Amino acid sequence: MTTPRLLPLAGDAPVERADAARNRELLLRAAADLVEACSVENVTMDAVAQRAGVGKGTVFRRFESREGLMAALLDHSETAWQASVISGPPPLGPGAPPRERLHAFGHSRIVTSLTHAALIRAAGAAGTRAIGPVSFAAMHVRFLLGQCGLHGDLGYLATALLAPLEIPILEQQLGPEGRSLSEVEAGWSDLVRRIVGE
Amino acid sequence: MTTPRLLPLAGDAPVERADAARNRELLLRAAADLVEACSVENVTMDAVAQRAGVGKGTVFRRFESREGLMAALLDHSETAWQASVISGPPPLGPGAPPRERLHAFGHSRIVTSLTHAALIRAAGAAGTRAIGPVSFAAMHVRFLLGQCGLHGDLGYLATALLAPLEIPILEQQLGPEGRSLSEVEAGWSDLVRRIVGE
DNA sequence: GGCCCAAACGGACCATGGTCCGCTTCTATT
DNA sequence: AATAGAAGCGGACCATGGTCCGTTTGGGCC
Repeated sequence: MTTPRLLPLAGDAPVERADAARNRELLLRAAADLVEACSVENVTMDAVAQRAGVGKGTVFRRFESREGLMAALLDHSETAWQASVISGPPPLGPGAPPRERLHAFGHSRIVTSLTHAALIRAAGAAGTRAIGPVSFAAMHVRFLLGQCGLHGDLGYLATALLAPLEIPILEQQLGPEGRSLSEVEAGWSDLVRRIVGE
Repeated sequence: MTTPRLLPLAGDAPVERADAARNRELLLRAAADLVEACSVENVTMDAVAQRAGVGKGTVFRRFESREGLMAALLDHSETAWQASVISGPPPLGPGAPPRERLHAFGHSRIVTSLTHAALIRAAGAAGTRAIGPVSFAAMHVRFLLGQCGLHGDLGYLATALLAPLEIPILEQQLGPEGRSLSEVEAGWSDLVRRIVGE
């Protein structure tokens, strides 16, 4: 028993038809299963469609592209992570002093990024999107920098702090450069200290 | 009249056969022409092969992949840029104080990256390669940071300074974030100032 | 010069991401 | 319940990156 909105507000996304919504779920489920079974890079769009029991065209209508599908998969864990940043226990969540939250943020970000590295890579540019011009992470770091009493172009500083946490750079450091995870974490914390002072 | 080396040194790359070398040049030339004519993203491997008058297999044997071919194209301009950093006029080249060189380096890097943005993107991971574990840019920044009298993990700091100059980040700043080129340059210089002091 | 074989070649072939369009199904409306 | 038309669907089709293998060629050696 659905309650269709009687006065659809102008500008909101057109309501998704029931079968479309069902297929979206079917596809996400199928994709998640396949990703778990084989690795991300071995999952083909045809396979996802077949497993979900829909046509290939449907996959692309719902998710635009392979990257879009992967980004949608990523969304689940990303949302959970955002929740723990916004309202989880300190020092990652609110309650700790901003400097401490910043360090916790970086370490947490490194770990979750590496955990989902393959998916993030597969999501490509579609993974870097957020509603509005800035990502959640940039917004949060910018906020924390403000709380630390910094002045200047905090938006740029936030981007600069986030940049070395991107997957390609983390992987270069952990791979060819031969750094350990704790060295990378220490390096980032050092960077933060040099920028926010103390 | 070639002078074949009589005692091939162990460990150096096997000498390239004459026809292979000729085809490499042909292919690079063809690829460069096509990139100039249509944009990078419209250049197909078949087209390059056809234009060079060789088979498709040859293209892949010489350059491994599309990314490899693009990386090879990039190599020319990249080498020229490296030369101007190593031995060009100051403040980019040697002769200016290290802080000044660092700022010049960043600005120059931003401009050349944006100039070749499409090619860099098309070169993908193959573009980030260098001989040995670190890139030329990282090595140079690390060197300048040392000259500025900094202590600590200079390798990490160099990476952190380079990261916000990567193409995806520059494009996000100039695109969705709506910053101007000079704002980005100013933001980076500010970052440098906060890190090296002064 | 002639021989030999490793290296290089070419283009048919394959896998996969992405598009297209005629057919089906949902749902708002009466 | 019947209707209409918009939204969704499926799978044949296309483009392109990448592989494979039978054939050709360069060049060191006698």
